[in-house]
Amino acid sequence: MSYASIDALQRMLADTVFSYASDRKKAAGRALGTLVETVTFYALRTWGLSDNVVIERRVPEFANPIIHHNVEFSLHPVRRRHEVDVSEIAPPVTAAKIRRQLPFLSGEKLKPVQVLTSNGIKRNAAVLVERDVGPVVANIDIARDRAVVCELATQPFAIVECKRVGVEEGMKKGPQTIEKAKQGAYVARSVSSLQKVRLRSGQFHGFVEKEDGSLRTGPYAEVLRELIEQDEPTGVPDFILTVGVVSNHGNWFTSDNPNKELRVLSQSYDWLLFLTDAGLAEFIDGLLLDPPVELTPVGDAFRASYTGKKGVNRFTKVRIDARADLLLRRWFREHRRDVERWFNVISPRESLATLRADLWRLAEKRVSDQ
DNA sequence: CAATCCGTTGGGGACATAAA
DNA sequence: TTTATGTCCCCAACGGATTG
Repeated sequence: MSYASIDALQRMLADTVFSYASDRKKAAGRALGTLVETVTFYALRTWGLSDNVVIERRVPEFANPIIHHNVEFSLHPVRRRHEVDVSEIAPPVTAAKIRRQLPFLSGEKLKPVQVLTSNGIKRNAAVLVERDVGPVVANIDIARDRAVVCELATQPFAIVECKRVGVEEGMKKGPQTIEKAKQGAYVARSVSSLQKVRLRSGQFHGFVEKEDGSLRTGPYAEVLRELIEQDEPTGVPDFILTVGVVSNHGNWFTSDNPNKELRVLSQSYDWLLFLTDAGLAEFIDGLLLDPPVELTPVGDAFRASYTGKKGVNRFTKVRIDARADLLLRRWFREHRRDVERWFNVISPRESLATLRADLWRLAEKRVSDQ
């Protein structure tokens, strides 16, 4: 099955999965936003960044910690990595139970977090402990009966934000969407030590204060490249690569036909990706609504999440059915090339492979940090 | 008419408390 | 120790109302 547009898909979802809601189109739209986040999250994981990701955490503005912003995903250097055998742990798998195998956590004040609940819901990037040097994060892998526990650095090297940006059905122009775009743009432009300044030519210049107080300026792309490639880990502190992921919600623009919202975002994030209508539809139809038999637990988890009852969602970026998580990870890994085609790069004029390489380079070079 | 403001619905997280 | 519940806060999507 294929859909002419995301609008058609949203209408269909509103009439089926969300028929219980008082405003079912709104509920369907809300859920589409959750799915964009899910696709992005699993794409990051197939890129080998599972250990680095934390979800919905506060990131301070650069040199202005009075103001911070919740960001969808932030990617942090791994200071130390541990693996724990959880085969002997009876669910729920909690921070307290994991600690028994991790002496370095003794004496720490644990969060009351369940990494795996007794009804089979996995918590992605569960924060076990919050320490001055950074969070300790756990991810359980039910296929291997292991939990990977990573001590992360406080300062992220990259952030990823997901947004659906467009107009309502039947409207010619979206009123609230430009505000959302500007909010995202504000965050993107205030968290990193690398500042973006417009010159009279219309080009962007990069501006960054190095650790010794000297300034490095130059064409933005050039300075950005230099910061990513540089070898000394602490040459420029607090540099954060910013990545935005947007999707359509009206049959109204494409990545080749940008409107104002898209322009605002693409000049604000270092990278702006566009999750295509076709990609999102392929995910929803092929994995959730009409999945092959081996993926039925995925669709089941999705539908079980939207019943009108509170507290039963098992299909979000944070809490997901453990079996569905396993199948999604496998599917995304096996279909990595297809998934990468779901994303168009809006800016810069580079390939997705470059972004992946850059994220890897940033992740690795700061591992030894501290 | 675009831009802005704001209310409603839905989803979620942190944290505290109490009962099982 | 686990589970359920409640409070407070934040964010996203949608769409009506207002403004200039």
